[in-house]
Amino acid sequence: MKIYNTLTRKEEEFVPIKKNEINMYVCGPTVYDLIHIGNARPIIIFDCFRRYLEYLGYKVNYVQNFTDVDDKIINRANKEGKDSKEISEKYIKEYYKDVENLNVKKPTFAPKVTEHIDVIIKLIEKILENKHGYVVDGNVYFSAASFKDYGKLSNMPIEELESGEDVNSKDLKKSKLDFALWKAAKENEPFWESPWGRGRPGWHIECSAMSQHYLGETLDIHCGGIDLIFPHHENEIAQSESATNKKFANYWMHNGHVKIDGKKMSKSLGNFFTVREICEKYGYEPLRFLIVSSYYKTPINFTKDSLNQSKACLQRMCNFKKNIDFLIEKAKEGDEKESLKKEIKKFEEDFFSALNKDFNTADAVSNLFMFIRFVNGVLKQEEDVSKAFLVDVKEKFLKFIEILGIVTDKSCYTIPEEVLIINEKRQKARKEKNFELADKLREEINSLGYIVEETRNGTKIYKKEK
RNA sequence: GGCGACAUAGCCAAGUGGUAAGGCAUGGGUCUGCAACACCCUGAUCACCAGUUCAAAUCUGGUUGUCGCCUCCA
Repeated sequence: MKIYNTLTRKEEEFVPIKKNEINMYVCGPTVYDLIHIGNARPIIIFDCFRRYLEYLGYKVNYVQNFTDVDDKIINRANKEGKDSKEISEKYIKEYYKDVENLNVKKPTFAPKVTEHIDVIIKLIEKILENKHGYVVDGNVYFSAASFKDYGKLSNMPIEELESGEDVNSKDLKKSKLDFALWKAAKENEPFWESPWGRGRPGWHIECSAMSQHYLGETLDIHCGGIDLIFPHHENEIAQSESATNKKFANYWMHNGHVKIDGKKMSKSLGNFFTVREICEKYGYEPLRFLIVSSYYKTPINFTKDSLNQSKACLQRMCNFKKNIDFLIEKAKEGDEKESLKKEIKKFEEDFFSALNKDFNTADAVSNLFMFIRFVNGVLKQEEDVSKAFLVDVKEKFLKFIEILGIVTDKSCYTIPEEVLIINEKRQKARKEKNFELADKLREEINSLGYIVEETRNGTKIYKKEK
């Protein structure tokens, strides 16, 4: 499998540190509000990536943090006259609601900063011990100049950055590129005791500390949004490597942005849609589909139209799935034709080869459509398809959608007795060519939330999608 | 200003040297009591210019445009 590594700016063969186990870390949300659809992208695409790695047989240790102490949380808390813990806990709950609906698997660990202050302090002490930081009035800063590899991830020209004007001149740091590891407590802020006095951790240190705590000194893969490369990820490398003297992460994967009207969507610009508001209107599945059906590195331009397209695509997949399920029950036993078996196998190979090329889910999804079209064509042409063929198709299809996390199994339901009785009446009416009544009864079934269709193999009833 | 990304049909979106995948939408057809599903057919020379090559969307140089990072941000 090849992965594009931001660190080397090349596509590389992926080789995990341990043979059967992969440690990956994804930067999680700052919980001061509902997540927006830009936040949803890394959450969904790296969940997908994780599913694939697990499918390949790896044990994946997946860590995603919660930043639950931060200026924005504190501001919001003060504004609403609440405790910042109240705010963060509330939005962590809301986060889980969204993410579950988006069919995202729970991380192996989802650590909160406030529960790892001790780990963070220890790491800062180590950095100071190794002479990569300094203390000023209860603040601890990292000295960027002391770390010779500073800039290796982002490829930023360090001297130039250093000489530029400092926007935050009120800071007590010695150089513009230095950054806070520990911030001394101000009024109305949550604080913890530390060797440098009361305060709270800086933003970057949490990821270094918690990833190391749960996954060890060197990660296999570190993921996040492209905008985090500088300074966040650059700083993570600096902190971690100057504490351990070991490589922090072997592979770096960065997802592209979700744009709105061609502009970056972000909380700070205020041009964002929350996952909640979009998905309550369009459903959660189309959003996931939209994200999965683009290559993770390219920007997505988000429009209502693209969501509707996703919805239509999903509908096609749902129809396919239901149809296969329906046919399997009716099919006669029999062997699968060799030629068909071969074709199906080919689709499977193509699907996986797309994922192996830097996790190109867009290509994989296309393949899935080609697979569907092929199978539908076979079903159209051949009167009696063997059960073995259908089972083979179903097995492959389920594998594909499970990895991508799309077309979730809402179709596992029983049709209520009430609906079946109406349908019986309807079939009777049809036989008697009383189509007016038949149509009326169909309406009735419809209003109960079910759809009835006539196919050449009989009547099909299924639940209406939201 | 520095660093970087992108530019493919109405829309979404693959393709990094051999002559444009796939999806949505549109239009035409087949199937069907109707409807729905499905199937078949239907479209672009790849921002522009120059160059390298037998051969370029794909490499090189330039132009234009859009966007991102350099400040919190997925």
